[in-house]
Amino acid sequence: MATSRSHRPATRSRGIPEATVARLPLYLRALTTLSERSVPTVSSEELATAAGVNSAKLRKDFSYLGSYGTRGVGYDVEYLVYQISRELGLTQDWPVVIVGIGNLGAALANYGGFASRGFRVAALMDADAALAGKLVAGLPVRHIDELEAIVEDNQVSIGVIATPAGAAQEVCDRLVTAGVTSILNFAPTVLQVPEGVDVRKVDLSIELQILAFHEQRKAGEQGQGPDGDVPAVMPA
Amino acid sequence: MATSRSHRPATRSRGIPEATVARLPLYLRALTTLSERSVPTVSSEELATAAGVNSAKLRKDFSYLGSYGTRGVGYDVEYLVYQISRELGLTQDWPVVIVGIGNLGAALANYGGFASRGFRVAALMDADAALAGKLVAGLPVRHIDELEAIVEDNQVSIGVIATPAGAAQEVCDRLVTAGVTSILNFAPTVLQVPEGVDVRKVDLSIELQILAFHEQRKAGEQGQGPDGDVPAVMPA
DNA sequence: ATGTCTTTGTGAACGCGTGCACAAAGATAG
DNA sequence: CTATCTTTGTGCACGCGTTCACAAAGACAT
Repeated sequence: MATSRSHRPATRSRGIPEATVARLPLYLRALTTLSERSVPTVSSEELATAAGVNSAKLRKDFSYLGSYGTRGVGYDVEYLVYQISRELGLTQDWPVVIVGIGNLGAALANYGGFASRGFRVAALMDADAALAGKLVAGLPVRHIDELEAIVEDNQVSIGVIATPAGAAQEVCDRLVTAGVTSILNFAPTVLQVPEGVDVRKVDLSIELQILAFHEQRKAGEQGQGPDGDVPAVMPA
Repeated sequence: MATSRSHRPATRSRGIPEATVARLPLYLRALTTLSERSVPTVSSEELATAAGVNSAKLRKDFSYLGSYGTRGVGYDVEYLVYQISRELGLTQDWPVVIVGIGNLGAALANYGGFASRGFRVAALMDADAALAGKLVAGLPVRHIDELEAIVEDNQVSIGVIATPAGAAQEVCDRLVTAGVTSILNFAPTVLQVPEGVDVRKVDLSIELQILAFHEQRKAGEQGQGPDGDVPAVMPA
């Protein structure tokens, strides 16, 4: 699909559905893999399978970005990688700070997926003074007191909180005050933030509990009376 | 959220909506906190605030469980803790195996939220023989070859994959074959599983990319020079 | 008992996301 | 140029989830 000039300048009415945005990274990953294998084009069917969604959904998702496919052929891999990257804002540099360098924080710092997508770890921070200066993933741990200066100096707009639950809200407040407007929270707490600040949370415990629910349901369904429900006792 | 069940009723007529199930752990956490403070009852308004949702949604969620509130008063904290725990299946013991004891696996093993909710780490496993026997979070790392035996001996039905992406599918296959029917996947890959197996994925990279999208949008909305900062045309 | 006040539980309306199914668009062959 | 074949892009219908708004239920005071 040689770049023809029939592409419109994206007349999208200012808004890609949230559900679509959440899937774009998935498509991007699948496309990157194809790109590395030098696959030139891919059909919606193939790409959908690789991304674990159905093809109609994928086509509709792409339709929000514009008409980037060629009927009878499919999508140009390289071109789509570029379009999605741009749409997600990955063509620019995003400095990130990670606060709380325990097991989890260290894991995040070492995670390769960071750098590969325009995310740059600007600093690792911890409240424990004993950690200061120690190298983690090649970066020195800085003391939390430097937070404000680091955020400002590096123009950090994304913060990752990997502290214990008790410290999360305070760290969050300081990040927001310093200028951070997007937060990825790994601490098991609900964070209060002012209007305009985005928070996404990753909560291991919640995921496990959801699995447990379905697991219980599966166990209860087989060989169970028409009543269906599992136990049902009442405490005092 | 990532419940990967494609074609199916998804929610039972007798069942609880998936969206509600995903919020129950949130309520449970807030209720547990109240319980520790010996608060006897709580209104939907208060609890909703603590859990970060709106009160109408909370009441509707609880209505799927039954009528556990008292009009004019609110909900009995202890009773609700019990009901939600039971509904989620947390009143029973869930043995869990963690595969891949790198930075992330170790972080998960050390995570306290595990044990506190009926989840018991039955074993830590890694493909690296050099790790075998090493203590992590008080448990010895076992070699991956023991996977099948461990799953069977401990009646494990939930597996956590914290391996590199390349190893995830193979580990997943082995877990499923051995009898695991719920998987929590931290590896950045789409896992293929047979019907009846639930997979939930936690993907740091995806969360960051979603934040970047919104961050970009925020940056583009304000100021916005005559040149229209954000989007763009294609690279001719 | 009666009235007032608080808070739940839910019917109904609405909006978003999903999946079907097909027409339109382009490639390709004759 | 015409016919055929492939695959996109999308109109439409449907179902899930959210929110509103209020009647019903109970607590509490008099």
